[in-house]
Amino acid sequence: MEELLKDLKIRINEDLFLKDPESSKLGKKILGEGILLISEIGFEEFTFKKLGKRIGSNESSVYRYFKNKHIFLVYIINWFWGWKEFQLTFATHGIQDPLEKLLKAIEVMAHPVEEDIRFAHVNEVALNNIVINEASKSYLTKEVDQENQFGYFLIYKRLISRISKMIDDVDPEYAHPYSLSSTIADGALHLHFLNKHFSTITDAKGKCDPSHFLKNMVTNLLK
Amino acid sequence: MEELLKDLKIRINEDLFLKDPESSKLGKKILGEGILLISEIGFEEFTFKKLGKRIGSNESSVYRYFKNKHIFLVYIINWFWGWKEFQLTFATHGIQDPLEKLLKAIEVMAHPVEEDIRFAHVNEVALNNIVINEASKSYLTKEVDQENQFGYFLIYKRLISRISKMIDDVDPEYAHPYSLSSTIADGALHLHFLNKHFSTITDAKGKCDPSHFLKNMVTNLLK
DNA sequence: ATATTCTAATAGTAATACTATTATTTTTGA
DNA sequence: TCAAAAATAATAGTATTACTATTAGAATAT
Repeated sequence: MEELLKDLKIRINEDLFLKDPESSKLGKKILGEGILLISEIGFEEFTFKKLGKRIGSNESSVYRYFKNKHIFLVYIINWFWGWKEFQLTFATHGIQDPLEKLLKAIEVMAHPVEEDIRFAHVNEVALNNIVINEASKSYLTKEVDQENQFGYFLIYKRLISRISKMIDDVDPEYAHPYSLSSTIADGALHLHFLNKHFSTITDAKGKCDPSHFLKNMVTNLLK
Repeated sequence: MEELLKDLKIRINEDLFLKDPESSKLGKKILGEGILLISEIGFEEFTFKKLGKRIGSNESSVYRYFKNKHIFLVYIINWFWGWKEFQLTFATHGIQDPLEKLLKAIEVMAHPVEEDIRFAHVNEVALNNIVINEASKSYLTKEVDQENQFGYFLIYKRLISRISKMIDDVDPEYAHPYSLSSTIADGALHLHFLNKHFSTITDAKGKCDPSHFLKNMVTNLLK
């Protein structure tokens, strides 16, 4: 089983790169170090020049993999959601009871992320911090509709649909499965942020576990 | 009564401006046209140069009111939450039943915004669109903690606390009043965004009313 | 061994996000 | 009413960003 999982690759929309970063050493370095750099200095301060320097190469090399830094952000966030989808499928596979399955899915979505050794070149904890702090910048743009048509947000939307389907399996009468599903996904991220920065308006001062709140929510909302 | 409401002013943290924009004609124009310009072209494309040109003045005049465009964004979002807080207080004042009060609060938070003639220089509909599309950029920065200490997000946090208090008044046993409160506020914004741009993952295809979903949520969650 | 692809280095550009200075207009209050 | 003070406008300048273009050298594949 473990053998089967070696060398896994998250499949990303090919329009998001000029050259597949998973196809070369330099590309993997760009991914891995790019993620670390953004998580350290934030997306606004991040430039390809700084990334080039960090990987002992230069700006133009990075430009040959990604069109610009916005696309790079969209790419790594797609990677993250693809990885989450994989985890979710894996963790819930084989669970028969629909509610139990949904609750497990919520845990996958809301629990603090741990490193995944199966993807050596990506630091998932750093990437998770990027998703918490920068993900909304990837779609809160004037170009959303066009980029949405290009399929830039497909993996994310597929994940929301999957959870929505699980909600439907628990209670087909429930009228807002999609809204609840995105409340779980985005609410979890937002609550992580609030816990870290605006702790005066959080319940669990100190350690953060939105999954309690969210699991309580669905069990009370669904029949 | 109506007389009393004339010439209302939303009080904003004085660290957010160099010169109070509500204190002069030019200042009000900067506010009003700045809001329209950001809602038209988006925050990334927005510059003080463009705003100066639009108000028939120039860049340097705008810089004398606001330190930079980020602070300008923080200012107008504070204005928005101050205005919402005012509406909320007004709309729920006098309602005795705690649940009824909370449901009214949710309506104020989640219903699509309409123009408020009491504040002639601000287009609240445009401002609401900015809050939906740009608000998270005001706090998703590397400087959040410092700016939070300066009180840049006080009005927002006070609003979340108010709703949290209302939740507590309905059901003092409920364990997550703050999480639920911010789920209402931020969830409403996010659902508006999804409805407009990612409608395949929404329930109410077409017209958007997150207040149904949210009101159903609290009535089922609270005893 | 050579063709092809990949990577590095350099240079250049338009725009951004400002700052500084000076000139002109408007407001005010004695 | 008139001078001083404050507010606004205009111009110029700067460091940085987010790229593009070109060229040359290194690695790899056939």
